[in-house]
Amino acid sequence: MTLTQLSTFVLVVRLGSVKAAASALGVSEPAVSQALGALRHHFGDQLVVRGRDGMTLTAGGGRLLGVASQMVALAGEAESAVQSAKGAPERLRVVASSTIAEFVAGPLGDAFSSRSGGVVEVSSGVAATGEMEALLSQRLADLALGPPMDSDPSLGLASTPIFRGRLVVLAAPGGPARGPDGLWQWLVDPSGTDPDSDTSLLLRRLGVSSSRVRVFPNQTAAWEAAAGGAGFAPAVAHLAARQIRRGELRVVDTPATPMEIRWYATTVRPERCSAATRSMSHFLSTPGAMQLLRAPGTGIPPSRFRPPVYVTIWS
Amino acid sequence: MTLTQLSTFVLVVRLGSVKAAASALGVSEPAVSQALGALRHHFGDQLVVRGRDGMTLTAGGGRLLGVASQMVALAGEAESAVQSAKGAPERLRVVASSTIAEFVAGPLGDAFSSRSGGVVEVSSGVAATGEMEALLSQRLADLALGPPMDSDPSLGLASTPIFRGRLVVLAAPGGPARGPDGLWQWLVDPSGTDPDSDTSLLLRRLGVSSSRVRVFPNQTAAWEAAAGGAGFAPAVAHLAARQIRRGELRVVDTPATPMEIRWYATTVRPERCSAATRSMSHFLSTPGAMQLLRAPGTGIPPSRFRPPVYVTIWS
DNA sequence: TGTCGACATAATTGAACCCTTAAGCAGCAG
DNA sequence: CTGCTGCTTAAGGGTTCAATTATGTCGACA
Repeated sequence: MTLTQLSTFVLVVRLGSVKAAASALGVSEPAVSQALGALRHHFGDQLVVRGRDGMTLTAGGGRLLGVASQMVALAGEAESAVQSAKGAPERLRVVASSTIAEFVAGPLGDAFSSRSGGVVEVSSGVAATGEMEALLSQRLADLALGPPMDSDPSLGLASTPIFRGRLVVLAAPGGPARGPDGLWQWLVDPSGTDPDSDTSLLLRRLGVSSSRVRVFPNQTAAWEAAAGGAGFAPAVAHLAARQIRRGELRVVDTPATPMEIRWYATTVRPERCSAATRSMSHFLSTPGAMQLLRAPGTGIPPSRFRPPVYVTIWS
Repeated sequence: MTLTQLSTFVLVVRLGSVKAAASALGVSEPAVSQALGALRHHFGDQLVVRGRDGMTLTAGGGRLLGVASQMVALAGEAESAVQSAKGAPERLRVVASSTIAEFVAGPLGDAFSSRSGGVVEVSSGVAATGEMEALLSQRLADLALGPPMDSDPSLGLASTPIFRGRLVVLAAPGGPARGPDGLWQWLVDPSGTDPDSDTSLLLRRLGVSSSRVRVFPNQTAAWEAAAGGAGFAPAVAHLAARQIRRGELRVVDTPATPMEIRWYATTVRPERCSAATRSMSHFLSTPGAMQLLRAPGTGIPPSRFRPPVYVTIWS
């Protein structure tokens, strides 16, 4: 399997014919056909077959196409990435659990970025706890915010605590209504589906069965629903302070709350990560960062804003 | 530049030494060193240099590392992707603007998935309008939800209308407060930073300068802030029906609203996309889908929930 | 200053890659 | 049936890759 083979495969699919791909590449037809043949042999799949109008993909070919076109695109990017490294701001990639990403990763990144004078650019994304270790060790991310990570010492990760807070349960002041099946509903953000998250831990301690859990795309939406009386919503206390102060939500006592939680910043070992990563990791333990963690803004000026997610890898 | 070269480069960085990488690969030291040399020559950059303890990355090497480790990971995935295509459910990748992704992409995907009897699996992600065409034509996504796309006929994309609605402006019932600089604040979701989105169009028509716009990570959070009196928030009318009915927000009259908007489903030309994609595209124009678009649930059962984003490409 | 560990650089060989021309096959219009 | 189009296979050659052994070079350290 070669990059050129993959790229001719992609081109054949894109153009719908071997002939067109050959002429586009400025080579003979057999050259293209042979590259295809090599891939077919390698994968043990026809990948593309002659169809009514042009070449059409097999199921396996469809899967390969997604992967292959990404690899080709990345190959092209590699050149420019290295070239543009001269003089370009360094990029720091932060992954966080959905709750942290929603409320604090952005402001923290912006604060660090502006404090560095613009030589560092921070972007953040969402990942499940179990994926963070892999992302860090594969250098797909520079810094992870969430639970501590030390399951596998050979990965060489180092976690430092950056925050202590309290997880509470919220509900509408009038009390929540029962769900359609007569049971209470629990309203959580996506971290509720992450078995290693604090939210999941809380739900387990309370003995909540998963059939009574509704997952919202973000924490704010879950609170919104809770304020409307749809059920109980777990929350990090200070993040919902405004909603509580305004009387939209109130704290409900449960046997498991308030539950103490801790957030950590994790990187690969300091000696093996970039200076910027070390610097941000250090910044996160300073009072300035602590202040942002405790009272983050609820909005981010658009000039600094970068959507947390750009292109997803589905394959 | 070869995949094996890239993978040895990644290994050298990961292990911190040429020697260790050589022994891990079961080859001689020069073999590794030579692969490194080829990359160095190709990119015109040292990539890794001998440092105090182990090999350390140059700026360019850092950039390459991110790209390279993805390519290596994808190469590994390619094999299993093709193999697992036999008998595995087909995957449909939907990209949508942030507003649509937040409220309707999930329910639509789930509805189609269950209607197909589980042979199709739908996952959704967020993208800017300008990126959707490229994502579709590069087959990084199968279906895009948002504005129509026909800028470049050679890409072979086809859009069909699926929804008509009204964009309105919301504010707290008591009227919003002025911002710290004495001006009104406009509270938007990330699509406010997408120059081709309906939200941006509305802001332009109203002559709102970007300094008065605050971008929130999602639409619900923006409405939350608006309900607290932080400013004006654009919204697709029916999506905010609940908040309006509960009296948390009210519709504000402006010269540009209500503004008629249209959402489209875009795919590559029917004859060149998979049957599942065609089928979903057709489903989106049925009354059942229309009903979901008009009154989507606010939460998704966790069994069906898949986080919209998995791993981001930063490079 | 000499030595040692570790990386870089020859010089070489076998294999793989990539292209070419020539020929073989399927499907389809007339 | 014939001819045409378009994909595939076969055979051959130039180029690059990947691995080896041997040798050079750089930095740390006593």
